[in-house]
Amino acid sequence: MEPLVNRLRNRDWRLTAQRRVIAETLAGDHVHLTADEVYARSRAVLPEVSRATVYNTLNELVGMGELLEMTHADGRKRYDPNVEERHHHLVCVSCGRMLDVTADDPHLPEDQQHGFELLAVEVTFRARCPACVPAATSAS
Amino acid sequence: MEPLVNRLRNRDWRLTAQRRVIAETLAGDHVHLTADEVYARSRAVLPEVSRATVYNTLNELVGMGELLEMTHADGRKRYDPNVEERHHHLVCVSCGRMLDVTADDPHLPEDQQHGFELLAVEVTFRARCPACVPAATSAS
DNA sequence: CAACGAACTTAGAACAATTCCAAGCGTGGA
DNA sequence: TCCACGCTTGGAATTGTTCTAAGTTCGTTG
Repeated sequence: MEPLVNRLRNRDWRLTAQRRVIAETLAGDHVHLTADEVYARSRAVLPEVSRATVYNTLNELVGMGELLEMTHADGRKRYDPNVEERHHHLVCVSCGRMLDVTADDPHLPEDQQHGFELLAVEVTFRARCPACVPAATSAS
Repeated sequence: MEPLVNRLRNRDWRLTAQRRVIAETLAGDHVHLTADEVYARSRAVLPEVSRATVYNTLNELVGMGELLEMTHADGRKRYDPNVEERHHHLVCVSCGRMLDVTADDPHLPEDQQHGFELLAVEVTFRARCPACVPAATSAS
């Protein structure tokens, strides 16, 4: 998939130094950073980036459809640059690690739609990752 | 389904006045209140309930498995007393109204499991509810 | 090439949801 | 009855996010 920052070059959108650095932290697969992680990584490259710009930029990218925003159980939002392939998420309940997976979308029967106009389906598989399985087994 | 407060009577758990009032706000189907809504409704019945007790009680009930906690896109947690029937959620993207629905669980193919030990599947259907469809249509 | 305005960025204040804390209260078992 | 423990309280603290007012940068126009 085309990295986020490349997709942005083809947009009518001012790609300032700050925005470019922020977009570059969101490259690759299985990337689901929190705003604060994006901030930390951006500062490592360009120390004068401000937290407000990180939030502004992330929110704009979500609005432009270039990032997916999801809300984790811990209350922090995470950002996923993989907007091109339909996918769902596999999340470790212990450490929070999150992977993109593909699976069939579930179907909502007509008699369950309550007159709603369906727009999207989100699926989260809750699981324990290989690193966390041993700890959980010995604890119980 | 047995109301939450009844289920709690059969538990080895001190059912104080505050806890009972809090549990009683979480009765019925399609109930997905935020902590603050629980607090407001509890105070209407028992004005000296404190916010801390609401949070403590909700967290304990989640730990006991008597409530499901979910995190909404707005960052607030919501609490669902329907822990007996497996169900998924149908959420209005405009007004946030949320209904319980039943649908088949999607299946995660073996080659997508990445060695994780699956525990649960959560499905959220994003949609527009009948009340919000007209507004969205005229706005676009 | 200078001046201007719009858009962008900044630091810090403000805000909202939630958790923490120290102190007081109530209740069941000795 | 008394004590200890668990529950509750109000307020302070924490955390994630948004707002604000002022400063900076960039593209455009003259």
